[in-house]
Amino acid sequence: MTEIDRRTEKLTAALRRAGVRITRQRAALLSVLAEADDHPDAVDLQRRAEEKVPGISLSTVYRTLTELENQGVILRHQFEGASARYEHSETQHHDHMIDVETNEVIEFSNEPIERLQAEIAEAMGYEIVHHRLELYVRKKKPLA
Amino acid sequence: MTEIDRRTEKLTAALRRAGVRITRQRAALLSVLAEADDHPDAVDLQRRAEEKVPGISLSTVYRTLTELENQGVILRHQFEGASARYEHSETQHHDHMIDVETNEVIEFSNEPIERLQAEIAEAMGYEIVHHRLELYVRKKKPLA
DNA sequence: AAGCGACATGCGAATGACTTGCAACTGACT
DNA sequence: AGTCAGTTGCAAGTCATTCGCATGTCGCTT
Repeated sequence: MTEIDRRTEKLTAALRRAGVRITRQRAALLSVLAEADDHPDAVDLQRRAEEKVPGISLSTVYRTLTELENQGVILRHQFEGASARYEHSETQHHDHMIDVETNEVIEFSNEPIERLQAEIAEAMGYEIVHHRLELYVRKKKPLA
Repeated sequence: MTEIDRRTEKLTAALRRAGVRITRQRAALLSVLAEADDHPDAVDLQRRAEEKVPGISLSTVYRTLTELENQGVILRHQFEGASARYEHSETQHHDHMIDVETNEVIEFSNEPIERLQAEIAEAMGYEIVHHRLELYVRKKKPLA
C-alpha cells in the first residue's frame, strides 16, 4: 500500500516537474500505473482508470503516457504484433520474455549479457543509447 | 553476380514451393531482394522493383513479402519508430545495431549472448521461438 | 468568492503502415 | 488455344495512435 503511494508520488512529481496540471483524470491514471505490476496497454489503462473516476478518454491516456515517458518515469514497450505496453520505471532494468502462446510477459535480467552488449558497441566505436532484448518463448512440454 | 542469381533462385524456389505463380512483378521483387545488401522497407523495395519492371503496386509488394516471410526466406524487422525493413535470410543469424542518428543498420553476432539467452529461457522452463536484440547506438565522439 | 488565462479534455477527424474486397487480368497446365 | 484458379491494382478498410478545435477547468489573482 505505502509502496504504491510512493510510486504514485513519484509519477505525480514527474508530471509537476514537466509543468503540467494534475487533473482528476491524470491522478487516476497515475495511481493505476503505480498499482500495475503487469504490462498493460493504453486501453487496459483507460479501463482501469475509469473504474476509479468515470470519464477518461483514450486521447488523454495517450497524451499523459507520452509525457510520463518523456520524463522517464514509465517505460513503453512495443512487442511484436501488439499495441504498446507500459510499466513504471521503478523496477531495476530488465529485459522481457514473451510467451507466444499466452502473451504473458516475464521479466529477467542478466548482467553478463549487458556487459557483452556494451563491449560489442564499444568495439565498433559506438555507445549504446538504449537496447531491446526480447525472447519470444514457448513453455517446454514436460517429457512424457 | 552469380551469387545474386543463386539467391534469386532460392527465393523463386520458395515461392514455387508455396504454390504461387512467378509473375512479372514477383520476379522483379525477388531479384531486388536478392541484390539488396541493406535493410530496405516496403516502399524502397517497390521503388527498386519498378526500375526493373514498371507497374508494381505496394499491395503486391506487401503480399509477396508476407509469403516470402512465411516461407522463411526473408526476415522482417520492426525497428523502433519506423516501418518494417526486410532482408533475405541467406546470411548467418545476426542481431542489429541501429545508429539513432543516421538510421544506419549494422549487423553483428555474438555467440556467448546467444548461449546465455538459451540458458535463461531454459532455466525458466521455456524454449526460445525466436528473439530480438537491438542496440540503439550513437557514434562515439573522438576524444578532443 | 468571482474572475481569468493557460492548459486540459473529449470528440471526431487525420495519420501511417499495412491489409483486404473486388473486378479485371494472366500464368501455367490441359 | 482454352480454361480457370491464382494475381494484380485500386480503392476502401483496419488499427493504433495523434491532432485540431471548441469547450471545460485548474489554480492563482484580486
